[in-house]
Amino acid sequence: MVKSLSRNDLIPIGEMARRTGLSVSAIRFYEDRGLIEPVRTSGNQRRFLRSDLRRVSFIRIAQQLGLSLGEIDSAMRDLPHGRTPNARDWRVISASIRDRIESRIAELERMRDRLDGCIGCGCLSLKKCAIFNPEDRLASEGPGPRQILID
Amino acid sequence: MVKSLSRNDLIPIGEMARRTGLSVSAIRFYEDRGLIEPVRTSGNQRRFLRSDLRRVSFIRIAQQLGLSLGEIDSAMRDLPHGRTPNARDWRVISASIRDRIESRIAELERMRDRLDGCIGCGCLSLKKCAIFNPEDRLASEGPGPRQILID
DNA sequence: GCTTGATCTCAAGTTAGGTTGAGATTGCAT
DNA sequence: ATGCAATCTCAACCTAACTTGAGATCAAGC
Repeated sequence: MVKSLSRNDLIPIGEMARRTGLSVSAIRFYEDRGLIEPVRTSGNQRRFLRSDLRRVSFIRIAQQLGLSLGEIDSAMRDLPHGRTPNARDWRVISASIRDRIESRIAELERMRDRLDGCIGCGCLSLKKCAIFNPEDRLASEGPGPRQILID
Repeated sequence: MVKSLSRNDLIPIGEMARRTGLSVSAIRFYEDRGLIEPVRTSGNQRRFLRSDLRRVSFIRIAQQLGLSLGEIDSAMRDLPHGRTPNARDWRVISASIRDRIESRIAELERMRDRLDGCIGCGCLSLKKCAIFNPEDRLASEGPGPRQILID
């Protein structure tokens, strides 16, 4: 039995916005970036499938969890058939997201501990403080964003 | 006894870059932003004081710890005489930075826990999952960046 | 005095993730 | 059939934190 596509299953962009909490322009932007591919009416207006609601929610969540749109795109493209993530996919993806969160937490904790050490050490002598004395240890990676502190 | 300013204490921008690990253009950019104020030679070249090394290091560290240039600017301007932060100033500033780091860690931990709950809950039913079901709860704050997940 | 590397200014470009606006169409309800 | 809200495209703008490039000038060694 093939499900017929009821009119109600074709969602215009404004309703998508309302239902996902995103702005219309953001949704268009995601289409530009290849994250969603709505169909078009004869008059060229976007119409989204129900599954796009889930897809867009997924984007929103993954983003909130710290992934860039590019990373989200790859995550979704890695799925078989480029389908909308289902429960099993979600478990796989979220496990990897979890790892990222954990590392970020660990990184911040290291930073906090370093900072604590620095507060306590009567720092700023500029001779012994690792956090406050970058001379002669960096400036060797060329231009662009750099890593700054030494672990 | 007034210390005389030896020639060696006037540092050209290239050497600043070498010694702080920043790029020349970044240092110029910080001057634009009012974070440092080098003196100029008769030929209009920048010359930095030794204390600027510390000042620039401070910028770098605070930035690494998550402050924006604007915040760093205010932090330094809050100091008496807009002087380069000394040990006591550093303790005050770093305590507030520490708070920021702590909140960020707490935020990530909440996120991780929420994610764990979602992985475990056999989610994606789209009926009961708070993380995956944004309908009818948001989209009421107008345009611009939004808060996404509900705590 | 000349050359060479360092520096100067100023404008424009970059990335991410969008927003805003203009001007033209579409689509649904009456 | 018409009116009005929703939608369309495309270009320009936005913030942060810089980088890059062009064309000019400076400083220092020989």
